[in-house]
Amino acid sequence: MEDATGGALRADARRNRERLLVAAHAVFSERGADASLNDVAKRAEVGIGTLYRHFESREALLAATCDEQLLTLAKQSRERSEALPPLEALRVFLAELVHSAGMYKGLAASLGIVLKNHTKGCDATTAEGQRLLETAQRAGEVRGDILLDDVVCMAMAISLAAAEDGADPKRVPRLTGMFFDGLRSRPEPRGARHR
Amino acid sequence: MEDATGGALRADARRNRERLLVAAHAVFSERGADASLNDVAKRAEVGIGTLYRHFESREALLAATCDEQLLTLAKQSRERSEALPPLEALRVFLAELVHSAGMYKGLAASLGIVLKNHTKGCDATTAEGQRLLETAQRAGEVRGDILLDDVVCMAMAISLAAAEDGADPKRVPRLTGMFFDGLRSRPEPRGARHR
DNA sequence: TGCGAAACGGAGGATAGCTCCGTATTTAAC
DNA sequence: GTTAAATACGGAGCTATCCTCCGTTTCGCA
Repeated sequence: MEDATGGALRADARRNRERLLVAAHAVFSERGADASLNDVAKRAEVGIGTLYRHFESREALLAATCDEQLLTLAKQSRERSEALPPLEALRVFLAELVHSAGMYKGLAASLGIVLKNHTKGCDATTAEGQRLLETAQRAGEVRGDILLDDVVCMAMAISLAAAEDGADPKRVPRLTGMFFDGLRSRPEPRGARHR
Repeated sequence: MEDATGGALRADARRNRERLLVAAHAVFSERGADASLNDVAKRAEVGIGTLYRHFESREALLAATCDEQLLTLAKQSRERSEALPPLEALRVFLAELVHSAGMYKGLAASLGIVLKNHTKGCDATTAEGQRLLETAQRAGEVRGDILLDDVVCMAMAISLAAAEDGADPKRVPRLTGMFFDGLRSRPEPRGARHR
């Protein structure tokens, strides 16, 4: 895991941490989530040792880099959801999660891991997702057997599928919509077999 | 791509190719699809150069290793589907595809690539999937806007999600069922009618 | 200003991927 | 059976990346 953001870091340490996060975002955006960490360090004009002191693994760096984005996602979702019906709120949340997972090519494969890091953004996002899901389930709009982890996995998976080279750009909305239909409580389609 | 299976290989070459495929299956099963290719060569008691001569990339080796399995999948599906309604045939096909993708840990992430290699098994599987999908669509059971690639992607994605450490073992059937519900033609949104 | 703690940098060991080419084996012609 | 060309083999070694370790530098407090 990475250093606590609010910790009592020395001024140079805090500056370097900031530079690393900026560089990581740039490099991951350009070259994907499996880019060389040496490149990240170079871009930040910092030694590789410094990178590893601040972020003990690629996952930790990824998690920290995504953290702010996730915080924003959670916050916006909370605000928006007040004015939306439960199902719709969940739908938008799912769409944004898919989008987030596609932020860096290859991120999706590690997003599950990322979301298990207990940084602020991750916790906020999972809490918000949980809330939306439960609300929609209590309203009878979504199947009761679904777990938040399922939703996260599928968001990640759809994003991953979309990242394939030469993929149809319509694929993401198509798959997202399809998955979403599957989430919904079915009006007891008789003869439809159970899963 | 790998050597043509039926080609006029020298006897020693054919023997080594066989050994490599056996070793690859063993190593990938034990250590996942990103296992060291050096290990595969060692297990086959063959030089690493020989491995690369026969299979120019990890994907080619994976594709060849999966090929037979895919051939079987396609053949069984074709036989089975004669006795099943279109939707059910497609459902079983999807389930088996998910299962195949989970054959080696981490394979799912490359299965899309694997299925684009034009080996016999891959071609057979995509042809069969296409046939099942079109049949179900013509019967009005499945949304018309779905492409086979979507189905393949989701199968791969579900398998990937399931491979996560500590995942709920019920997740695969749950997600598969959900996705499948999403595939189906909807009988006029919610509550309207049922079938 | 001086000193201890904190942080820095990057050399270099470890590991994996992949290429290259000298050597060995096979095959077919004679 | 001999021989020569074609084919295939093996693995050393080059490259690239990851990550650790430790001598050096910077910071900040007194």
